[in-house]
Amino acid sequence: MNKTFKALAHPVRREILSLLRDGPMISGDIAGHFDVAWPTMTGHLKVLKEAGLVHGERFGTQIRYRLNMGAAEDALSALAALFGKGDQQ
Amino acid sequence: MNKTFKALAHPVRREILSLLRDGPMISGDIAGHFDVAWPTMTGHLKVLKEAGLVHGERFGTQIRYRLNMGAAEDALSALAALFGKGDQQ
DNA sequence: TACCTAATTAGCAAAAATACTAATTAAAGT
DNA sequence: ACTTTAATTAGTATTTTTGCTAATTAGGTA
Repeated sequence: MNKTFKALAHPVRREILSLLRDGPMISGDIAGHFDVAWPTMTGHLKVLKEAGLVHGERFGTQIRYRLNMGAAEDALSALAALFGKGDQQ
Repeated sequence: MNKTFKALAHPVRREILSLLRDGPMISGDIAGHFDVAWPTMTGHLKVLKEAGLVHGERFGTQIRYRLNMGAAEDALSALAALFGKGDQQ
């Protein structure tokens, strides 16, 4: 779960997740939403991927990223547990 | 909200929150739960305080820290919003 | 094969986070 | 005033994160 919280610690990565909320996106389109170089975006996507928060699937020359809802729910309940919400002890 | 997620990115700081879940604690007692030097712990508490997640109140020579539930709830719903949970748009 | 677009990897420099020791402040008791 | 306990601030070194440019890989097409 440490990788997950580390991944959430950067504003660009959180905004990527927010973009993917509305459906899968091509890497290039994601990069187009931010004022950063493409390799920088690849790096952020890699962090999110290694945290399990997103999943990338290749379609021809491009790669489509989608939000991994399972991991998102896990992160949410981990945070809730931290504050004692949801289940006691 | 950036400070909040940054604050949550360190395992020791998350464990501090988890400790405070069960009630307020003195700084020294918190430090005693971890294998770190006291100034290091002061630093972690400062990060949590500046994110609004905890609040410290002095009682004589010691300082009692407590979880700020309001900020905790805010963090929780910010994360939920990121994933599209809770309210749409 | 050559070429083009999409995306990644490699390598590096700058910035931020982490954690330590030593010194200092704060409050209270003697 | 002096001492003691509790905690913080100052200063520094190490590690991690971030973000760039240049080079490379992957896949599709002429």
